[in-house]
Amino acid sequence: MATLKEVAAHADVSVQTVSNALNAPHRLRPDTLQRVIRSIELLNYRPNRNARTLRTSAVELIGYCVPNRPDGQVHLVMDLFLHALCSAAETTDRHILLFTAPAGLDGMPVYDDLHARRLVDGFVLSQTETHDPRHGWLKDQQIPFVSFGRVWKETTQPGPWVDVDGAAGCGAAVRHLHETGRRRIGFLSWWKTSGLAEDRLAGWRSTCLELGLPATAGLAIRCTEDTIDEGARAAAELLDARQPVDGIVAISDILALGALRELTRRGLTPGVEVGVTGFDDSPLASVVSPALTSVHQPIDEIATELLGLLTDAGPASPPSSTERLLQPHLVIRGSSAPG
Amino acid sequence: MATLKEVAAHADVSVQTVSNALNAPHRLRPDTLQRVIRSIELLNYRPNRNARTLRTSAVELIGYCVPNRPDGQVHLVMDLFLHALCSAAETTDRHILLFTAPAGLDGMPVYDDLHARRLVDGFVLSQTETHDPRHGWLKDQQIPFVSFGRVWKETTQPGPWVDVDGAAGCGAAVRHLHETGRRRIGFLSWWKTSGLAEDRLAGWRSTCLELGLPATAGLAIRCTEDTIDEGARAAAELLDARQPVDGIVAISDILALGALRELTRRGLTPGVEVGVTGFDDSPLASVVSPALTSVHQPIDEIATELLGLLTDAGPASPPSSTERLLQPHLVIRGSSAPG
DNA sequence: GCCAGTGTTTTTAACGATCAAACGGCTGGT
DNA sequence: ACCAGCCGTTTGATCGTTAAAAACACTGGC
Repeated sequence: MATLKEVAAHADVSVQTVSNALNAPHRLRPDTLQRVIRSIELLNYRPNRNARTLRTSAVELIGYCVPNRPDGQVHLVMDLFLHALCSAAETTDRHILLFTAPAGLDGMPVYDDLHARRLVDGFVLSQTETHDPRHGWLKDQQIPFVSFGRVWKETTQPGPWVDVDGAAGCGAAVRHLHETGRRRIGFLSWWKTSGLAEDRLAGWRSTCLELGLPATAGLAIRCTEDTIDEGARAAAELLDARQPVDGIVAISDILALGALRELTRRGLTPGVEVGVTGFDDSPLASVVSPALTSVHQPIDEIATELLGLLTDAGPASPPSSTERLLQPHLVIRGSSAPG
Repeated sequence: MATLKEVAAHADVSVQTVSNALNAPHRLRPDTLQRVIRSIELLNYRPNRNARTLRTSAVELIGYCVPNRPDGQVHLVMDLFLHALCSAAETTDRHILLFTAPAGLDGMPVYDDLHARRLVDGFVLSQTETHDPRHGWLKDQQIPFVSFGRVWKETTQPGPWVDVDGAAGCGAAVRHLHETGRRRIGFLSWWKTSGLAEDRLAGWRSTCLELGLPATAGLAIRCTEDTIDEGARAAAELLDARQPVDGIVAISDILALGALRELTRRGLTPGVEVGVTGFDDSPLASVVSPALTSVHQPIDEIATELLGLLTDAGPASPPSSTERLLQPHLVIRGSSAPG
């Protein structure tokens, strides 16, 4: 494996000149540059990243904690997200380092260790929860990070974040169902009151009210778990009501799939008698029949923004420039509008 | 951030002594060791991994290419696999570095580059295909790697591998359905003739023959894509045959879900009139109703074996010690046996 | 012919750790 | 009293790179 020294000897220049050829080519005389480049190619030289890191102390590695999937919670788009994150990192010659850690504050020593031992420059957090304690902790330790997801209910969020406007997403779903003639639209929500769930619920409610549609408490069902069965049960509840719904907006694709199953079981055709939408546009959405209309998160943009903020956001940056609320868009398929 | 030098000054010993305290504590006199350890803790010293790497040239990082999900292909267990891989790596203080690369030979320059620039020690390959060209290439370049999945159809496999006995998995599914009284068991396979598909198909066929059950070509349906619709269509074909099946072994959970849907549509109860099994034990299996009986791959063991082989397997290792065929086990749920 | 100014290249000195060899203190055999 | 051998510790060199400063070469003005 060739080193700078060997390239230098081959091109008959000093080591520093070869280094400059790579990092500041304008400093070299054109003919010297050519000669050095030829030697580099001839010897198939590649800079040793560790030596560079030692000197410059820029690791160019970003830590990402692989979520330990809690029972019943399915991350259907995680591989898409990771792919997007990697791609985005590679545009600036950085990479993603995976690690595992206990949830919440218990995991922070792991983050600290990775940073202190210089395995990573900083972190991308996901699975952000209401009152997530990790953000404040990292900020106190002055460890760079950026969060996918807001820390809900804090007055000021510690650190930069990128998030998707869930309210707007559900609003778009309601609007779409309204446009296709639905006049009574139910909402399938989650059991725990997370900021995420409240956000999406609020989007459903406000858009219904805005359009003059009912948005009573009875129209919003809290499912006890994120399963197809639970989605079916909740959908049944909405269909069996004195005034049955003709549209269902679900907070997740899994719950929406349950609603689809319940409709089919009753001999109803999703998209005809009742329109259904999901959230996340997971791979499952296009694999069922009729395919599921779903709110699509701009994953590539999320990844790009996350890594951009991680680079830019210093302690001095104004909060306004360290927050990005991205707009999702509705992918319309057969479950909401036939044809 | 404290360095060895600072710790040494604080403990009033030389730098090397502190290094020894960490890497070869038996060489120190107990009292010196205590003193050094106290200083290390007091200064909250953590060794700089990059400096260590530069000297020892052991990066302790393993590359894993995030699969670029081809359309229609769903990796439902990828997050579980990644978690297992990270955990296994961390037991020996290694980590997983993610990257993206084009499929097949086109991606090899990326592998080469990561290795040449010393970002990783070696690679874990997955998504192994029949005649996968990556293995031979890496072997030629003498880049360490280990493969999850055999290179089918090669006489000798280049490099170490870990795989799951798909034939045995499908055999177990057939045996289980036989034990619960099924006497005509169909198989839902994939369209392309991959080694993986052939392996599982062969397991179904041989076990059927062994048990005196029919295993004609008409009982094995090749689905044109891995979707719920296609699974339903294929299941319908098996159910509409002159001699309908009373058991269905599917090569994937997605296809099995399709079979479940088709049964329900016909007013049949999965697990009662017809038993159904899937493959992968993906999170979806326990989320549908009735829950899906499925072949579970020993993910943690796979990850541990992969990383073990990556460490051990040198060019001198005999092939016998660099191949691991692990046994899956059947997770029995309602879709095959009610109650 | 000297000097300032510009542009190119080399020299020196780290970055933070480990390895190999040398060193000094102590024990025990002769 | 001397030396061999062991143990714990220190010294010096090194991994491959980059930052900063010094050295060198050339140009043009006086």
